[in-house]
Amino acid sequence: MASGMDDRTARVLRHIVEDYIATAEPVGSRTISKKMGQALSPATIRNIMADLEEGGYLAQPHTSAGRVPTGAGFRYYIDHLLARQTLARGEMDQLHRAAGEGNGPADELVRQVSRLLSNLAHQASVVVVSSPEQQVLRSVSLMRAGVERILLVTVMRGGWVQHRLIEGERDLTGDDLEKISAYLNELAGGRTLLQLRARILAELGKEKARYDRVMGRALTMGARALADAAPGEVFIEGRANILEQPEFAEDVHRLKRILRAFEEKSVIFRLLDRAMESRVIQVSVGLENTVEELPDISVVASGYQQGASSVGSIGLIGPVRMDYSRVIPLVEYAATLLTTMFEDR
Amino acid sequence: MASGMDDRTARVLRHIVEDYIATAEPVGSRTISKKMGQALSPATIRNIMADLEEGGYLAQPHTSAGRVPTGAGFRYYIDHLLARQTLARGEMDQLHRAAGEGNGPADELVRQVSRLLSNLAHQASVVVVSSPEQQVLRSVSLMRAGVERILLVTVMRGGWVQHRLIEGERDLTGDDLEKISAYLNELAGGRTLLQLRARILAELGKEKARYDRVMGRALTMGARALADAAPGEVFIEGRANILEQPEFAEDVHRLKRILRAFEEKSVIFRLLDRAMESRVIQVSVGLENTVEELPDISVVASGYQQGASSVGSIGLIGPVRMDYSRVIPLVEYAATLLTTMFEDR
DNA sequence: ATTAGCACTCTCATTGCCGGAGTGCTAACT
DNA sequence: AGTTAGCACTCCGGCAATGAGAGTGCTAAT
Repeated sequence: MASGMDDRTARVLRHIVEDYIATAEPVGSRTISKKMGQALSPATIRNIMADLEEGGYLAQPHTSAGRVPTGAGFRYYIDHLLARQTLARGEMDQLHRAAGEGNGPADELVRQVSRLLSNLAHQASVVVVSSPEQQVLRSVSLMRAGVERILLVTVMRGGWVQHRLIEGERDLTGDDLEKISAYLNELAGGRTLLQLRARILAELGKEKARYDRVMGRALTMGARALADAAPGEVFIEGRANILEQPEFAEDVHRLKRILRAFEEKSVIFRLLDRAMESRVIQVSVGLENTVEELPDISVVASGYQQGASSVGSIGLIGPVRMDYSRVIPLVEYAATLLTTMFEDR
Repeated sequence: MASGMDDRTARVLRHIVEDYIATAEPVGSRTISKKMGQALSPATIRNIMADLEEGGYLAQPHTSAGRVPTGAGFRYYIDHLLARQTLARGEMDQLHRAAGEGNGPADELVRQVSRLLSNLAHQASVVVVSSPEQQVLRSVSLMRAGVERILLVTVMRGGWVQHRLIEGERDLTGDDLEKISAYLNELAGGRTLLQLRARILAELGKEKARYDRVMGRALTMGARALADAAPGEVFIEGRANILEQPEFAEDVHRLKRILRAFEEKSVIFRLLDRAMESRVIQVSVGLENTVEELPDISVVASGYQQGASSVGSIGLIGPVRMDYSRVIPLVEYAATLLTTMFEDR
């Protein structure tokens, strides 16, 4: 049945979904009949609706309310019926400008784009940056950060900056630091974080490390600082937009669940990680996402790349009843924008 | 009248405020009479209540509801009647542990403490970090961040790290960068950001800068990177807690206003800047805060110091009906904790 | 196969009607 | 003179009854 939905039935489904997206109300047979130019009478529509309900695409909140698309209904709509809108020139320009303003380090860029995306879509926007473990280092530097503290700063290709503190190193002079930095830089060049760590451990095993003070020191400090994997990052913008959606605004419980989820990095990661691996846009409707606590939200997200490797994903989080025809192109555009921005970094 | 409130009246006010804090419901004369051990009959309490209402400390939502404290009522309570609770040993320990876990750069520390504070208080917690302009530099470093990009990293006393990108510098070798870094470090040592900027401009004027390539380059780059003032930062944790408060959970509009406010750094700054200058805890009740969009919230905040100078403030944002007797000591403790943590950084 | 017609169902807003909580006032009491 | 019992009064919130409206499913006619 799923693939074999006849044309007319599909058109009815499409109208129902679109009307529901626009109004957030159950939609009745009369409305659809009118919308389709009276070609079919309400009674006919009702028959079709009954079929669709049987097929699992529609549901009735109660007898004698209109119909509401189910998760499967939305799914079918997205996969087969969706007519993407093209972005307005102005919206693209705005996104470009936002990307241009994010001229600080990478996180600024990402935050600006995310913020604008959330404004344009009227949804909460999320960007995740995967753990930089697999990313290629551009340079590292050690800096004095306190009497007993050294800061290790790492810059990745693409412009991501990280710092980690190393505690309890008091006897190093500025000169030492420079030398150690230089040596580490040499080791790091062109390697990923993961590779660098391995390399450091390898070097530590070698004879030479035991005799050369600077080198030995560099290696042990490097090993300590990089001991545990760098976590990824999450940026959320436009949280307030979820209150714009009646389905959330009216239900404090849902709202609470979502806001709590926003406070847990790991949840957001789980929500978006499917999109990360893929280059094409991913839409999870309701139960399709892997986070049980949030069975009633949709995620529209797409990975963005840095050269050949995926570094993260950008997306929107909102109610199942989202305007996908508009939101999908938006997210897609934002993702490719990020990809191109990172290209020449 | 304000200062001349007689003892008995004050006690009644105190009970009303406390009961209201606990229940979020208007409180009636019977309740108070019982609470005070029947020493006074409801009728007497009613008389006193009428006086308090006349004095502006109480209000009635409607005839024949109980009374609700006004802003002035809360103010009086906070200033004269409040009996601070002492923190539980366990809570202090938790805060210390949170501070200990924040062993990365300063922002991690602050985030952890803020997060726990919000949990303990069941309110949203906010930390602002003032612009680092007045803070003393510990070290600076230039790092390659792209073909045409250099990253200037600055570490402040206290462990705050900042970066700024300098665009379009392609011809510098790693060696050059090191030299320039070293020179800038020399200039920066012990100065505030503000002073450093002035110093750079002064040096730029001197003869020597024109001849020494490294020096000249260092100065122009420094000047460019530091051209505009570094912004402060805002960390917000526990947003979901505001939904725990019935006064917000029930009113979507208020909720929206608050969430929107949370998305604007500048608003949060205005909300907390009074606390920043002062070493003692500040409480603004309702209209007392300077942000017109948020007339119905309270802010309990305290500055924290770094040596002699204030570097920011930490506080809670919630409904006017907050449990001040508990929340004030909590914020105070968190602030001094931050202050001591920053002492040895 | 489609549709007009109709009976039926369910929701939602409106109305009217208590009961309860709480007040303000007055008159009696200490 | 301050306190209190008593009482009439007000207002809210919940509940049931009602009716309009929207929408359905079924049947019979086209």
